Formats: sequence, structure tokens, C-alpha cells
Amino acid sequence: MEQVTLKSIASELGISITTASKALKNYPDVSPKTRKAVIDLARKLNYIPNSFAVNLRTKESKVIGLIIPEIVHYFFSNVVNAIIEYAEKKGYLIITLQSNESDKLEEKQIELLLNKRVDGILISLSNNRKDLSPIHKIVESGTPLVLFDKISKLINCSKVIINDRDAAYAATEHLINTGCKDIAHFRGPLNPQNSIDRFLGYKKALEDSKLHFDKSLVYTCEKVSFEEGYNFAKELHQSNKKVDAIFAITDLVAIGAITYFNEANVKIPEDISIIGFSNWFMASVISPSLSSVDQPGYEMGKKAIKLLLKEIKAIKKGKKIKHKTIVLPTNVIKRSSTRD
Amino acid sequence: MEQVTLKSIASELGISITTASKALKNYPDVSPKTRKAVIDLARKLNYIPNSFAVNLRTKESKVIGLIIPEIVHYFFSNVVNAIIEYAEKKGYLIITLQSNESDKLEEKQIELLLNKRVDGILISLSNNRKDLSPIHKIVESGTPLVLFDKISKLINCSKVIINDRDAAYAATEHLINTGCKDIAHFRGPLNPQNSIDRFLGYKKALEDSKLHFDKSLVYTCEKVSFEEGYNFAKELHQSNKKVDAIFAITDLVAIGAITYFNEANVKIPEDISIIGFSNWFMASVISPSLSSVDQPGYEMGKKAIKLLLKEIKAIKKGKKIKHKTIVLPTNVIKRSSTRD
DNA sequence: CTGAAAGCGCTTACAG
DNA sequence: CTGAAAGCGCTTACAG
Repeated sequence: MEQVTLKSIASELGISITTASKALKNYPDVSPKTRKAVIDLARKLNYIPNSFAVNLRTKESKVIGLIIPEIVHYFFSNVVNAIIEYAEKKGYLIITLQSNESDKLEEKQIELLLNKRVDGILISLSNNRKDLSPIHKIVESGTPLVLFDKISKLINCSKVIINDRDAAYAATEHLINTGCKDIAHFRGPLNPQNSIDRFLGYKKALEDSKLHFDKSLVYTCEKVSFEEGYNFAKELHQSNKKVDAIFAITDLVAIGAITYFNEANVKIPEDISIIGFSNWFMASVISPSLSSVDQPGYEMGKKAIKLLLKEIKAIKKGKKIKHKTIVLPTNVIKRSSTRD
Repeated sequence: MEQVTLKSIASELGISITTASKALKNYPDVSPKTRKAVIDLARKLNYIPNSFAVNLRTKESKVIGLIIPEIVHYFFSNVVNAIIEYAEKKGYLIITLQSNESDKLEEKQIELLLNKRVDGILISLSNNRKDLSPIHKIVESGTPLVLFDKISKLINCSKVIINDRDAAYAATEHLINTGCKDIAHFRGPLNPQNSIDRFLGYKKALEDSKLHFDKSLVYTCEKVSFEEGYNFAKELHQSNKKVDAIFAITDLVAIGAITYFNEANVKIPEDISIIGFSNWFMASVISPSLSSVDQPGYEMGKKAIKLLLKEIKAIKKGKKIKHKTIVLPTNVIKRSSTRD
């Protein structure tokens, strides 16, 4: 397959490479006749500019790197969906990588993306991220970075998040308002900020309503999995603890719990109310349908890529950029797993 | 941010760019002393080879393009997961695009990927793909291509698929074996091959069991959505048709039907059996749990990328490649939505 | 309006 | 063991 290059077009027309290049790029200083000849021939030969050469010259790849914990995940796949879609409209392509919640992998992937000279990077941090130096390195390299959902406040970059504490507060409040008094929490791992914030929101809601906070009603889901939800529900049920509600870190955990209670013939929400977090599609179709906190994945992805492209543009123009933190609203979706 | 280049390393050490390059690339004809000096300095300065220049020289991008109908989709997100993971291990990155089942968008995306000079392309075709010329164009461009799941037999490339006809046959047979006689089918759109094949498998199973095939029991889901499953179930229920089972094109459609029947107090599987297709995670957690055909998304993604990378390698070595079609096994997962 | 030339940063065949 | 040179394919400042 003989590649069509500017050189071959120029030589076929007996003009210089310079002129051929200008004709195709709508430079004003080319005669209409020459321009037409070049454009026609380019079309006829199906000329495609060599993007490698363009990248090398312009120092732009028109590619954005994206790292998320996992893609087989309702929330994150929605985020990715929005990012790919919006970026494409603006002429950017997305390279996606999954950290699998491994900080080591995440570091390698950051390295990969920097080596690839992507024009910008979007990350939702893995749960195990403690050492922030690899993230700082991105900023130091001059590559625009936007963190979303699972972020660190210590990084000097733009961020898109929800207010996990307020959202968890609202979820717990809903349980309290519907008459629950002994509310358990299936929390996430101890390290990630959003897991901490959801726990704090839960605790605060109890305190504000003068309900007793009972440490023994808090279970930690290391993997935030269906199985953990199932098993903790079982453990809770088989213990003698008095409990009339559960606030789960995520819908998947909540659904694990629902599955157990359905099997054990514990009535939801009569015997126990359950509320999840994220409002996955699944929440609306299981029985009973699951009350949840709507976490706008699509919106979050869109805001994040929008912000990133804006910063890339600003930097290109040599403008100073001011980092922003966008906080998206959430709201409690009431369904059948909690009382009226 | 002053970029560290071979040039800057060479000049700092007072050697030529050539030698610096060779030292870093483990060419044998460099003295150990020089090699060490170069490597040490490169590490100290945190040298990253400019991938744009490398791409231009090697004519390789080490990037693979992937087009799927949508990413917020259990099956496809599993495919993407496998592809990203395997590619990364082999030194390739993945650019993902979504056609949203639009053939026009799909064509633009193919164009984008070819312009980007990706080293290979993976596609699961959109339902509306009738004109195959954009796909042929990929093959003609010399870019290795592997089609998976939603393919066209008319394209001269490797493919990874399941046998949709046999799988649908097995699903329908399961309904028949458990005593169902009047089996409806919520089929997919008329164009895509896998939707046709599933319909044919369903029909063949009826015929082989001497059951009457009733055209009026076949409903076409244009969008393969939850709503269609729900609405067709309602339509079916409110008609006077005699029906004791439904084979749905996909779990999402099946779950729509289940949701309707649950609301309408129609007992599953006593009054009506339901079997889906794809074995989404959701199938195991709804009530009743949904029998389904396991469609191995992860395996399919892995085989597809593996095949593609193999062909890329072969072409690089100037070897002739023989296209393969891999057919992955499926099996019926029996759960509570069908009888024992 | 046109084109020679420099340069982006690398790789590699070739000469010494 | 070392390096000058050509070249990948483009863009653009500059001269005419």
C-alpha cells in the first residue's frame, strides 16, 4: 500500500510540498487554481495526513488519557460514556485504562499516558492511593489533569465531585424520617475519601437526630461487592443486634443485602429498610426496588472532560488557568426498599 | 518545562545523538562506560522518548481502535475490560468509541481511527450496518481488523463470535424440556445477523419438537430495551393468546417482561417461564432470578484482541496471515424464571 | 503567489 | 566503538 503523502501530491502536480500543505490547510496565500488542483488530487488519492508527523510538529496528540478503577461498573461506564462522547465531538480521542483499585497499576498507567504524551489526563483514583507523588508528577509534567469522583484535595488541579457527606446525610435522614431508629451502615474501605465522607454523613445524621451511633452496626466492605452485602446482612440478621435499617455504601452492596433478606424471608421495608448509593439501573428493577442516592455519572464525566479541554485550550493560548472544583448535586430516589 | 531529548543528553555528555540513542536501546556496539553514562543521565533527567517521533520513525502507534455500540452495557463493558487489560500487558493502548447503533457515526469513527493510524481495529458492528464499504475500506487500507459478536461474514478478516443460532436453540429447548408448549419470542431488530440467528434457533427448536410456530407470538424489539420487554409482556398478557413461555433476545428485555409480570401478579415460572440471553450480572439478583444463555464477553474480548495482536505481529514480520473465525461455546444457565 | 529551508525528535544504514 | 547523515511527513517563518 503506497502511502499518499504531501510529497507525492506535490510532485504529481509539479509544485512544492510547502504549497501543497498550504492549499490543504486553507492558507490565504495560495492561488485558487492551485488550491483546487491540490484539493482535488488529495481527494482523488484519498490523502490522509500522517498524524504521527502532525503530532511531532504540533506537539499535540489530540488524545486524552482516562484512568478509572473498573469499567464493568454502572457508574463508571456512564462516566466513560460521557467522556468519550463529548471528547469525540471536540476532536479528541480517549485512551481508557483500569487501575483495578491497584495503586501500583495506576502508577504504571500514569507513566504510560505521560510517555504517550496525551494532551490531558482524567483520573478517578484507586481506593488504595496513599502516596500522591505519581499524581503530583502529572501536574509537574505540565499535563493538564482533572480528578473526578475519587479525588484527593491535596492535588493542585481541577476536580469534579459530589458532596458525599451531604448525600449520605440525606440518605440516612430519609431512613430516619421514615421511622427507622437503629440504622446500620455497610461502609466502604477505610482509605478513600468518599467512603470516609459517606460514613461521616451517616454519623452526622444520626447525631443531629439524637439517635445513638453504635460502632458495632458499622461493617466495612473492603471490596464493595455483592458478596459482602450478602454476608454482612446475614451476619447482622443472625446476631442479636436490634436493627431496622441499613445504609449501604453502594447499590451493589445493598442488593447483596436485599438478596439475603429475600432468601431469609425478612420483609423489606417492614422489618428492615435499605437504601443504597449511586442509583444504578439495577436498583429500579430488583424486588423490592431499591431506594438510592442518585450519583450523576454521565454529568460528572461530561463536566470533567469539558473542564479538561478548556484547560488544554487555555494553556495552548498561553493563558493562566484557575483550577475549579465542581460539586454536582445529588438527590435521594425513594423506592420500595424504604418506608413511605 | 524544558523537554529532555536525546539531543540534550548527548550534548551534556559530549557525545553524538546516535550513540546516545544506541546506548538506551541496548545496541551492542556501545562501550559499557558510555552506555552507563547515558543511562544514568537519562534516568537522572527523567528522560521520556518522544513517542511522536518514535511513531513517525517506526510507523507504529502501539494503539488499537475499538468501536462498540455502547459501553453502558454489561456484555460490552466486559468485552472492553478484557481488551484493555490484555492489550496493556502486550504494550498496546486502546482508544474506545461508541457507535450508538448509528451506522453514520460508525463510519466517521472508522475514519477517525484510520486517520489516527492505529495499528489495528476491533469492531462489533452497529445494528444498522447494511453498507459494508466502510468496513471493506479498513481491510483495503491494510489495517488489521477483527470483528466480534456483531459481525458480517462478508468481510475478509478474522472474527470472534458465538453460535447464536445454536445458543437460541438451546434456550428454547430448555423451555420445551421443562414442559412449555406455547413459546413467544421477543426478538431483536430485523437487520443484525445475531438477532436473525437467535430467531432462527428459536424457530428450529420449535419445529424439531413438532411445536407449532406462531408468527403472532414473535415481537420485535427495535431498541432491545427494558421498556420494550415490559410493554410486549403487557401486550401479550392483555391479549387472549395462549402462552406459557418467553424467550427474550437479551436479559434486559427479559427483565422488562419480568417486571411487568411481577406487577401484574402473573407467577413466574408457574404461569409463564422466561429465559433471557447474555447472562448479565443482573440476571442472578432479580426476583425471580433469570435463566439465561451465558455469553462470554470477557472471553470474547480477550480472544479478539489476542487474534488482532497476533496478526499485527505477523504482518510486521512480513508473514502471510490466515484469517480465523473463533466460535466460543455458550451454555444455558438455569435459574428460577424457568421450571425444573 | 510560490518554494527552499529549517526543524519537530527519533532511528538506523553506513563509513571510519 | 563512534558519529555524520539521511529520512520519517509534516508545518511555518522567511525570502523572493
